Order: sequence, then C-alpha cells, then structure tokens
Amino acid sequence: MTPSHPTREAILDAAEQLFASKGLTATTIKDIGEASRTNTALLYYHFQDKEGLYREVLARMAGGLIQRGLAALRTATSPEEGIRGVVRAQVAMVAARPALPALFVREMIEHGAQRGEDLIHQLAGQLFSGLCQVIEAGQRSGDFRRDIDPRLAAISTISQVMYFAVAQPAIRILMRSGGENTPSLEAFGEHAAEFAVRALRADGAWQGLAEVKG
Amino acid sequence: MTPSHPTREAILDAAEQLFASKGLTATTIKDIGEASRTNTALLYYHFQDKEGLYREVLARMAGGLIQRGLAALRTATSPEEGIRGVVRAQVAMVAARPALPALFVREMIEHGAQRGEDLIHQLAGQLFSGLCQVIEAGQRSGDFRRDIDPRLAAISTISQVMYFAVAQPAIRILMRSGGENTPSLEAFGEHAAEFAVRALRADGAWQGLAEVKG
DNA sequence: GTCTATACGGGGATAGAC
DNA sequence: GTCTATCCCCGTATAGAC
Repeated sequence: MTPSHPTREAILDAAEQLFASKGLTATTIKDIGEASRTNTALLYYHFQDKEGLYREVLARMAGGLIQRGLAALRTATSPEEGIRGVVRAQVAMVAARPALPALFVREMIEHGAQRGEDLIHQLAGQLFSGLCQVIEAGQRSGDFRRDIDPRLAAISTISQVMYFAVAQPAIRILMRSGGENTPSLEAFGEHAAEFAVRALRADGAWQGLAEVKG
Repeated sequence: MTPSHPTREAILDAAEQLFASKGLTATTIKDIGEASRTNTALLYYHFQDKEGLYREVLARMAGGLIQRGLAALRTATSPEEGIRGVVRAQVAMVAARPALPALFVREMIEHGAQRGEDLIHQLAGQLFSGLCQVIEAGQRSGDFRRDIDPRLAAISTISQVMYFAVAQPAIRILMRSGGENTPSLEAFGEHAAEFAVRALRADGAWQGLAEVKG
C-alpha cells in the first residue's frame, strides 16, 4: 500500500522501538529523529504529526498479524493443536516484532480501549473469538473439560506469553538470582501451550463425571 | 512512618491514579494539583519533585503487599492451597489498589528493571521465589507433575490475574460483543487458580475425583 | 526529499505573600 | 501549610533554503 520509502521505514522503525519502551508522550520528536538518523522536520514530511506516526506504527504492526494468527487457528487439526497453534503464533509475532507486547499493553492501559478505530483491538478481538471457538469445539468433542468458561480459558492461555514478554527484564533478574538461565521466548511458548492444554484437557474420569452431571 | 498528612495522602492518591493510567511523563504537575484539589506548589512542599513523588507512590503501594502475599504462602496447608492462596492474594492486592497492575507493568516496560532500588522488584522477587518453592514442594510430594519447570509454572500462574487486570478495558469490550457480562476480578481469580492447579496436577492423582464424589 | 533555524506553547519548578 | 504569579526550558511544529 504505502510505497515503503526507506526514510519512512527508518522513522517507523525508530518510533516503534521508542514508543514501546518509553511511551508516546515521553518519546520526543528529536529522539525519533536521532534514532532514525534523520531529523525532526522529516517526520512532518512523511507523517501528519507524532500522533499520526503513532497510529501508523500500530497499523503496521497489526497488518498481517491477524492473518498469521487466524491461519494458525484454521490449519489446526485438533482442538489441542489449535491451542498450541495460537500460542506459537503469539511467539512468532513477538519474535518478529519484539515491540509488540509493550505497545499492545500500553495501548490497553493508556487509552482504555476507547479508540474506535483501534486496529489492535480488532486484532485482539478476532484472535480472541477464534480461540474461544476452538476451545468450545474441544468441549463439544469431549477433548476439553466442560466445567470451564471458554472465554476465561482463552484469557488464561493468551496471558502467559504476553506477560512473559512484558516482564522479560524482571524475569531475567529473578532467574539470574537463582543461578539459572532465562528461558527463551520459544521455550516458554512451548511450556505455555502445554500448560494451557493440560489445564483444559478432560481426563477420562472427569469426562464421564461431567456427562453424568450434565 | 510518614505522618500521613491528609494533603500529602491526597496528592499521593491522585498521583497513583494518574501515573497508572497516563504514565509518569504524560502526567503533568498541574494534572496532579487539579485531581488532588490542591495546586502545583504543594507538590513541591510535600515531595522533592515529580520523580520523588513517583517513587513514593511505588513505595506506598509495595508497603505491606509483600507481607500479604507471603502470608498466603505461609498459611497454606497443601501445595494446591498454596497456589490458590497466591492467586487470591494477587486478587486482594489488585482489589485494594486497582492501580497496581498498570503501575507494575509500566515499571517493567519503561525502566526495564534497571532501577537498583526498586521496591516492586523486591516484591515480585519474594513472591516469585515463594511460589516456586510451593510448586517444588508439590512436585516432591507427588501432587504436581515433575516434568514441568517450576519457574515457568510460576510465571504462568501469576500472569493470568496480572494480564486480566491490565487488559480489563479491552476484555470488557470483547465480552460485551459476545452478549455476556464481564466476569469480576474475583471470579476470574478463582478460575485462574483452578486453571493453574489443573495444569500442575499429576495424572492419576485421584483425590480430585474423591473430593467431587464426597 | 532533506536539512537548519526558529516561533510558539506547555510543563516543571520557584519566589514570596498570606 | 497553602496559594498565586511567574520564570525558564524543552518539545512540537513550521518556514524556507537547498
């Protein structure tokens, strides 16, 4: 869509990084100019203003990520694989765009989801409802426990990787003090998928009992 | 410790709320003066400057919370109850200080856990290692699966309530669109505790079935 | 398209009266 | 202890040369 002008991209890259780590207000135009090895005036040539640049950063991040996540859901061969696929998609997203979790969380805290045009919330909404459907399918098929709210299970599933990514610096310190190494994002993702599947899986006895109850 | 001067408290209250929702930089001295129904000069009478006020907000929040969390761990009668206790302590903390999750997450994102004197990280560290010990105890006793890293399980457990609290505005929208009501923090807490316990519980631990039957 | 120089306003911080 | 008025810097945004 956009001609992908190199200078434009450089500004977007620098801004994405700065907005994620310092926030919109705390990031100055001059910071962005410096980090992108350009200057303040160029920002106003390529973008409307700082707020406009911010919106484009969000839009660029969201672009394609919905597809990636939904693809993971669509290609799943079983409810369990659906869960694992969503978590792996999360990991892939974060690995591709490390600024994503911080920007995402900031957006939720700061603007309280009140921006009508918010691409991030579309992203969250689509993936969230897709994940809920996978869980519900698993409950119908008997793979997952029925005594659990799919929406709450979806939140629990998603929360893990998001929180891990956001808390990474703190986690690094906590782990170091224990002498061990920090797990990679990918390693944690595998753990998180397994954690969620385990929490959701109906063991034989439970399944029978739930059926008796229902 | 501090004489708890009423004006001082009013400024702290207003600042806590504003710092949580807008962040340190985006919150102006004048905002705080207005919200606390005082003025900008009073801030400088009671505190060193904006940064100093910020630190006192964090300190006030952390004060007593470590005890609350550790108390939950100490009074637990079983590993499972330890998990549930920690999650309930999280819920109680957030209910008592709604600004906590946003401030906490901001602190991690923004300062990258690099502030040496950080009370928040002490808080996190103490509760984190306590939770790890409970999980390890459960693994030794056979209540919990041994093929899981206690540190990763601790992160997964804690992440749920934190993420739920931070994402609350977005979640509210997602749930509304589905027609259903948003669950309360307390309700989600119970779910999260159950989710974690289920994920951790060792296969063939049939005491769960016995409990349901009896 | 890119840069330098600058205007304008807003925010942090203080002086000093009460 | 509290408030009003004010200073000064810094950040946003633009003008205009190249």
